[in-house]
Amino acid sequence: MSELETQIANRREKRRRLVERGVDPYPPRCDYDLEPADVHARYGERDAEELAGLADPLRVPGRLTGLRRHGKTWFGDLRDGRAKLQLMMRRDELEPAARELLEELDLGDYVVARGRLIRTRTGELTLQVTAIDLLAKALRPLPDKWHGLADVELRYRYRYLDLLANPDARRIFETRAGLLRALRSYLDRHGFLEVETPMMQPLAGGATARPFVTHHNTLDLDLYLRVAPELYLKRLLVGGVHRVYEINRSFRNEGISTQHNPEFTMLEFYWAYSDYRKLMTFTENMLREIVDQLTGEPTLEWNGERLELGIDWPRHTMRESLTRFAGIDAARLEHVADLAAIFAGLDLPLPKAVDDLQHPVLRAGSAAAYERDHPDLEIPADWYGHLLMSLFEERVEELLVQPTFITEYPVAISPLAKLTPGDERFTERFELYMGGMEIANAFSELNDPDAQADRFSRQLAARERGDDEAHRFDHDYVRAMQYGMPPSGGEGIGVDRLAMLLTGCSSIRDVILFPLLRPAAEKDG
RNA sequence: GGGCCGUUAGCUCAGUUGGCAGAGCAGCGGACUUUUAAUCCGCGGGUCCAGGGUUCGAUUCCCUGACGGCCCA
Repeated sequence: MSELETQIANRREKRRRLVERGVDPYPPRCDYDLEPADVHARYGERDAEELAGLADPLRVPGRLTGLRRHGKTWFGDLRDGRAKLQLMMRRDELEPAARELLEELDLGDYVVARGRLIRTRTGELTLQVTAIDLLAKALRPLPDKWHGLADVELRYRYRYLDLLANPDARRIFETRAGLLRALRSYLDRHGFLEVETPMMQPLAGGATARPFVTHHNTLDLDLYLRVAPELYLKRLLVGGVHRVYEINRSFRNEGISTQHNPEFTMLEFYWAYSDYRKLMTFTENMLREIVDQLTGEPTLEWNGERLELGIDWPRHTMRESLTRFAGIDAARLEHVADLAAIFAGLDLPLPKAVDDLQHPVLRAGSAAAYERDHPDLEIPADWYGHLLMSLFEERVEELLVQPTFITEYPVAISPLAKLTPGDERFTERFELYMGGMEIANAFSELNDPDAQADRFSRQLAARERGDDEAHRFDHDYVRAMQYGMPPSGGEGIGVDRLAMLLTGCSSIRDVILFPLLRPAAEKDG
């Protein structure tokens, strides 16, 4: 028998003896007065004399996480995930049933102890126990009480063990909950209505991403898990819900990394009569206030750096950022031939959307040379945008540690955004970066149904050329536009990444309770 | 998908330049009436991730695979 099997067998044997004696190891009810954290909240400040003056004994439930047998006096620790309360059990003062139960208890068992509060010699608030009842027998040994659970895989796979062994784990998820509350509260106060829109969609739109596929049996209908709630939320704008938001899961069938989990939580909100400029100001105010509220100051510690949210967040166009942060000559950011030359010079792989590698523009070397040698040869319309975006992602994104807005996104990668007046290559869109991560993405929503249909058609064409991340054509969405959608700004915020920033976690898996993992091997721990 | 790293007792970790596998905590038995990582005495506990190869001998070296981490795509 292995060590683990022996320990489990010991616990089962204790359970058997208890049952034999008429003790239910999993009783249906628990009568109690206060949990450990509440005991500390209520009596933490009382001294020994005040405690002695308390009339009635207290019943406190919790998990037994420590047991120090010291002759006839045993000390135990009762935990509830928030706090620990010490138990003192003088065997002579225990009721007979409790004395018998004590012999069969193991670390990890849930019990409810009854007794009076005292201060020990060292001043610790302690329950001097006279009776104790079993609430739930634990059959497996718990992780080490001192070192906790360090194995990253075990922490993700068995999060309950992480939570009960590592106090910090719980703090992360409390902070995450605080973030969600703060976001909801802020939006509610600003007149936004929280809604829930379909997660199973006949057509996965609103973002360029591969979806998960599922199937409805009785309708015999293939459905997609949503990659974004966007198109449904904007239908609500048409319906007159002019300030609307949703905080919930989206699903993208893509790689897993420290910044990507296949299911992730996004806040999306839409605001009629607004636009991407107003949204920048709104976002800045909202996140500054929330961070201030959660951390006590408008700053974040990230990778040893201090993120300053208190000052105005800089705003750069994508091209400006390439010049400013990557040192690329602004004049070389206007033409596919120049961009292609930059890719070649930096030895960067071309984006997938650039699908004709024989095209002369990729080898021209410069815009001037191309115009001279191929004055009549057309360049695929969406290459410029894909190249610019790809270059930005490669050379700038990770450098944007302090909160920074990047504006003017290429139309090729922004099929749902309004064009920048005067320059049809770009859209009224921004992304917010913090800690080198994309945190938010927003734009002035395209509300011209014909223009939208045209954009969808162009995406469809890209799709047919093999770009499987191109947007699908959503006729029903265009139909909604045809009824008239108010000019609006809309935004998505990555809640998991915000939670990372707030907790200092460098992996998204640290802020998701049950991140996606491959199923465990048969081996059992 | 590629590169690098990891996987040893329930947990946290050593270790074996290829020769019977170790510690602390946890467990089991004992001592101890204010301890708190209690202490003290004693005892058990291992498919060294899996499979194959090399070898007299593999946990160690080689190959393949599983799972995980980090970086890259």
